[in-house]
Amino acid sequence: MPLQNPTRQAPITAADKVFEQLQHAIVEGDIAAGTKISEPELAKKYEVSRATLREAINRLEKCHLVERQANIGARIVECSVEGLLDLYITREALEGMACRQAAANMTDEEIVQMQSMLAEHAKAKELQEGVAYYQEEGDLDFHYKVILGSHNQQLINILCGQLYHLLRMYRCQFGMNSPRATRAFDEHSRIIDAIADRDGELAEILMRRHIAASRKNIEKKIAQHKLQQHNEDK
Amino acid sequence: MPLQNPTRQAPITAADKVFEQLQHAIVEGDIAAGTKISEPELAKKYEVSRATLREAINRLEKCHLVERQANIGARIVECSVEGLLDLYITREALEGMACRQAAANMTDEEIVQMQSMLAEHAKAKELQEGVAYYQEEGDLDFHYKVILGSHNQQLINILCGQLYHLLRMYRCQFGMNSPRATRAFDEHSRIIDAIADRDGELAEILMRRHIAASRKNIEKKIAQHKLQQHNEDK
DNA sequence: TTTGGAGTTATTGTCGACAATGTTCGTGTG
DNA sequence: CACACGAACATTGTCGACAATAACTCCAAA
Repeated sequence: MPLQNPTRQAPITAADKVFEQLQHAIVEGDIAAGTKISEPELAKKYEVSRATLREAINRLEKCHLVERQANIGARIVECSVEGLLDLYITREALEGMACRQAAANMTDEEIVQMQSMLAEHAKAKELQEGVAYYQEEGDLDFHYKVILGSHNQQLINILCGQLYHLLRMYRCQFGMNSPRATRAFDEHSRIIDAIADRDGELAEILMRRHIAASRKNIEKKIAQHKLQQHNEDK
Repeated sequence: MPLQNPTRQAPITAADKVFEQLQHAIVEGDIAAGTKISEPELAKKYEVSRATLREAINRLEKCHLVERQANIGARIVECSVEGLLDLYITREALEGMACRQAAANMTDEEIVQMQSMLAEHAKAKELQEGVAYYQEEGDLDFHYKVILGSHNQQLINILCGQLYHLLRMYRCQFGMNSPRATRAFDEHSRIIDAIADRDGELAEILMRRHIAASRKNIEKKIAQHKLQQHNEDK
């Protein structure tokens, strides 16, 4: 079962439901990146009026999954390497600060809960299939908890409400199942320690290094990929 | 004349125009914070249909100036002290990173342009009325330039597209004309020096301290205000 | 007096149709 | 043959009306 965004609210209106379906389809790549959205076509497909569909598109725009131009229409965002790196840099700044705030603002209960969550993940990791699991759910789960722990509504809105959908999209489209699972787990562990110690400065530094390490890992892969392509061309 | 958001695009549709008018009215406080938006009423006032008005409301929601609840409606956001501090903390993280990126990515031309801008401000500051000027336009002008200089679309979108409208709203509503003008000017000056030196690490630190100083100044004022109220009550 | 519920009113959500703008295709002219 | 212009088509923007939901009022019963 897929991990739900903790800030997500139950779908109430028809527009809510169409939004969720479209969001899923875009993130998973069922609708190709860069595709132009045809309002009449999609309205027919989901059996709603254009007004309802447009409402759904507006929400997609809010989480940066589509871009609209006046009198022209909406397109699914393109997944570029630059876009991915921009995203990671932004995350580094925001989650670093969220982590610092979490160290200051999380309740003791929240910290205990997060520690037990990590212990669960550790157990799951022992199992062979657990490694794969940790990459997907466990990682998001951890980051969500830290962000919510900041108790800063701005940070929560931007990270959980907007950027994380985009991040999931990139992860799907670029097939990112990095071999950083074990190392990432250790890093998570140390971050929690820093939060438990109420050491905001260290917590921020560790979170930034954690995300920066992911980014550099991606950059390395891209470089290798390009090199490989270059050799093939010869 | 008010400084325009550099990422703003010319209004094309009727919804664009209504959005800009509403945005201005909300930021300036012509529509009180916390007010519930009545779609029929505003549609009548701006002489557009409800569909057009709803489109405008959606954009206001994108820059966090209103909040919507399904089947209930939209309200202008409340300006709370916590909200203001959350905003400054988020800015500290984002603009700090933007500043680091600016040091790495700004072109030499952009840097020269920014330096000359500051020189202009310095001249204006000499004049008596210039001090007031620098608080409003000059400050925003500087921060915009740094953000754009990051060449990071995510940072630009979030800061210029979303947070800065909220910031202007808080500044208007709380009547923030702090006496930090001269000091802020010096801080800006040093930040530009760091960028010109291509010293990203220092640039980030200085920008964070610059914003943190504003935040602490606000916190101090709030504390004084509370103390004063407390004494009055006695 | 207060509380609970039924009926009324107002507001939001959704719909189909029309107007305005963009796009495409074909034709004519240089 | 290339280019420009114009007509036909498709898409988006806007509108007014209806359906669904929430808010309010008023009355009755505890």
